[in-house]
Amino acid sequence: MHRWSKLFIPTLREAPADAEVASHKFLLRAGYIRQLGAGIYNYLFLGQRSLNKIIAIVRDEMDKIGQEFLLPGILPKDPWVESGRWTGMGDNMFRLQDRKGAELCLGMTHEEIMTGIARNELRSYKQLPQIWYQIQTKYRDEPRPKSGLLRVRQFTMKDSYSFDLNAAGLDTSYKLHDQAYRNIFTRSGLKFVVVDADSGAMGGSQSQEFMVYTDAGEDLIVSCPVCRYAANLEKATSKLEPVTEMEPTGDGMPELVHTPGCASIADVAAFFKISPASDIKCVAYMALKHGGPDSKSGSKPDTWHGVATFLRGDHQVNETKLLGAIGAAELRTMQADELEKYLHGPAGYLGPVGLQHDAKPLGDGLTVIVDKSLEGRKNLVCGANKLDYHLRNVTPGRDFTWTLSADIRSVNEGEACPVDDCDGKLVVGKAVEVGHIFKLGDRYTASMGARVLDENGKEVTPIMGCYGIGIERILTAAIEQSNDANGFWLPSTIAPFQVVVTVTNIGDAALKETGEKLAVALEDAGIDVVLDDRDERAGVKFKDADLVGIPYRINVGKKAASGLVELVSRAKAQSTDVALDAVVHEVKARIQEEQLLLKAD
RNA sequence: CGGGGCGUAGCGCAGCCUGGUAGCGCAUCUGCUUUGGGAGCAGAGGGCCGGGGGUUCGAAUCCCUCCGCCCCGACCA
Repeated sequence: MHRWSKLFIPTLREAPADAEVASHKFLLRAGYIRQLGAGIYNYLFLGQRSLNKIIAIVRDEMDKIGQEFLLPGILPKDPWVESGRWTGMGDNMFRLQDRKGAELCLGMTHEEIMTGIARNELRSYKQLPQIWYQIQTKYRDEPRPKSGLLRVRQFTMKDSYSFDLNAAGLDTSYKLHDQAYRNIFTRSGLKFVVVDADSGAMGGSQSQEFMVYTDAGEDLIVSCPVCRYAANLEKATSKLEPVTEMEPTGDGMPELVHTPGCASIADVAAFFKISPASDIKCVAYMALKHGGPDSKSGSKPDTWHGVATFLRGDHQVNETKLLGAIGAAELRTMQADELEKYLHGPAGYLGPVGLQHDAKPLGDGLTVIVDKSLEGRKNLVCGANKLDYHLRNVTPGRDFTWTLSADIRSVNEGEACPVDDCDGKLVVGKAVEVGHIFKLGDRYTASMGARVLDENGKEVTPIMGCYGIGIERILTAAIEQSNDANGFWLPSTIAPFQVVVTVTNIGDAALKETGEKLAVALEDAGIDVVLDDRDERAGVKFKDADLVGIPYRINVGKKAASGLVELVSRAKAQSTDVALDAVVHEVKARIQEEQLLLKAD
């Protein structure tokens, strides 16, 4: 029996000043966590208890489709060199040396290690498929930890890895995870959406994220209120309204126009009396390409390449899409001297006409990427690569060419849903990512040389999927979606306790005994209960109960003498009088009803 | 990494500009009263004022430096 008077539940009346988002404030105030450093937290009793419940759900569902492993958190350098990620992970990887000077890192993910096991142990197609998972601490040196447990440098992750003989097998493993994840998040009481996600620059054919809408989230989700379309902004597309073509002037060929001081899209649009959609915007980058693995030095040196992107003036470059289109690892914008070198012009007056460009992305010269939305347009305006001059009557394809044409822009709210026959208008919302499933392909099995014999005795490379769930983010998202001024309430499946029995006046021996007996009865009924037996005023105990996320409270107070107690649903802030001998049954019914509702969604 | 802010008791803050050896509220401990929504009264404990260096007779306060934490940005020239 858990007695509050003996527990360490350090609740705070006020939140520390540096907590911004609701979940951060309440996790601190409710005594779930305490901060140790930037993005590093101590989990106290209530926090750990809730996380353990989440982990139990995850384990229960994962055991239905896979096998639990536990890999080390501290990892040697070699596997990372083999996969090319020793350099590829950059500064996000915590690195250290042992006493001999050998290099090690703290695990931020385990594709290399799992693939290493597969390579060493799997020999035959008969051993496939395999799904291996673990629930383990991950370390990532985030550039900017923030928002309490939402973006941290140490966290708990369920990560799993599937190995299959072929694409059909991978599809099965992927679907198994999809269903397991839906079960996990449903049982955890989250209102989530599944969205199409970017599958990354390197390999990967399909990817979905499990998202919970909240303003505290860092991801932007595009969705259609009419059909079921939903995608991460990094991946989302839309149907564009056709732009009315501009009439050519003069002979219809590019014409140099003096545009003094018109360095922004708005200036140019005003000068030519056109919409920004008819101006060509240029955003120029230096793109980092990883050298890849090298048997001698560990990895070949990284290289920087000039990339110029052109798109409609009213559109935004989507760097994730751009990275994928050109196969680069990182981007930074060009400096003035680089603009001069690659585009021979100053910022504000850059354009595509007359540029020499590479035939393939990331060559020795300049890579020119044009957004799809410019194809087929005519008589546009663009910079002339000359201070205070622009060109008009510019027609893509006729007046300039490119290395690659691709979708490199972010959709805007209000654009038309990309689904055929759907006329919905897209909306954009903030969300937090709680899970991600990903068809990896042979990215790791190939580079690390994992092979099995197929039924014809031929060597083949197994293909992989990888799948992650952020354990703490389930807790965080649950708090974000259910809180008010007084605190938060968790689904009874993941709450540290399902019920708190509050004895309003512990000095009253009869009340105390009633509370004790009730708590025992609840426990016997399989309900996770804590007895608030503190010698505090009733108000203090009520406030704490409202704060700490326990979904049900039973007040044992004045009416107990006449055989009644109060049953309070925290979510509904609703109190009902129930006969003492019926309350166990009633609580149980409510908890069961809650689970049924979750499953029904 | 760039910009901004902050660091004084467990938490929230004042004091700093204009140097004189630290204060308020909450919390904690003791006693009495109180006991259904963060009680009242009385008393008590708790601080190398983030670290180091400097200026000064004297530094929480001024200067230098380091560290830590928070927020914004790190795509539209």
